[in-house]
Amino acid sequence: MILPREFYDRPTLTVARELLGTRLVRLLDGVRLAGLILETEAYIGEQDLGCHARAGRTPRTQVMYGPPGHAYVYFVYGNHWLLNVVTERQGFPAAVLIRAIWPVEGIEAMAARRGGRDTFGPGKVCRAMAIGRAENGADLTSSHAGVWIEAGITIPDWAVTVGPRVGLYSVPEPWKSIPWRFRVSGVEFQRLGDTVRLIPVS
DNA sequence: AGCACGATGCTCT
DNA sequence: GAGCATCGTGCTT
Repeated sequence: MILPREFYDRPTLTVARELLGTRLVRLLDGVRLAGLILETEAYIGEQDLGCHARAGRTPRTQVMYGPPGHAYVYFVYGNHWLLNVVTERQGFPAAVLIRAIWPVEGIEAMAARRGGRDTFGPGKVCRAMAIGRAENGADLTSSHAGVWIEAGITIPDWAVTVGPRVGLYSVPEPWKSIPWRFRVSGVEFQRLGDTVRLIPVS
């Protein structure tokens, strides 16, 4: 089931938490690539000095001001594309950064794209799934753009670690340390065909 | 295992 | 022209 727009039209922290365990899907040359989302970060509004929208509405940030459920994809450090999903009502700029996935489908195709490296890191997620400039603004609630998010497995609260967002080197407090990063931890996954089972790690 | 740093190009002032 | 929501390498412990 593709997550509907109502899923994203909620408080960003709720969306960031509930995106853990969902399935990010990419249809590329007829091949399905997919991975469970294992790490997210929330960026919420113009007041959040870690959020790109702190500078207001610009050509770059305008997607964040649009309707929820669309992709906000941008370029950093001269090398990397990063994927976010827009949240909350139209007109309020907020998004969730997808920082890590656990590959489930199209594993070989993704491994080839990323040179055999892992998919922990927002730049590597986009590299593995061939997400870039063309996907900025794409509607993630339909399959038309070849990128969407489906319901996945439920991650229990005991398997979620919350902490400060990464890489906000020069952002002032409290935004630098506010615990808006969500990670799946303390579990392993087992593939059963194209489905996945969660296993606690002792 | 952890830290430092350079690459690289887009975005906004 | 400065500043990045990063990554990989190469060095130190």
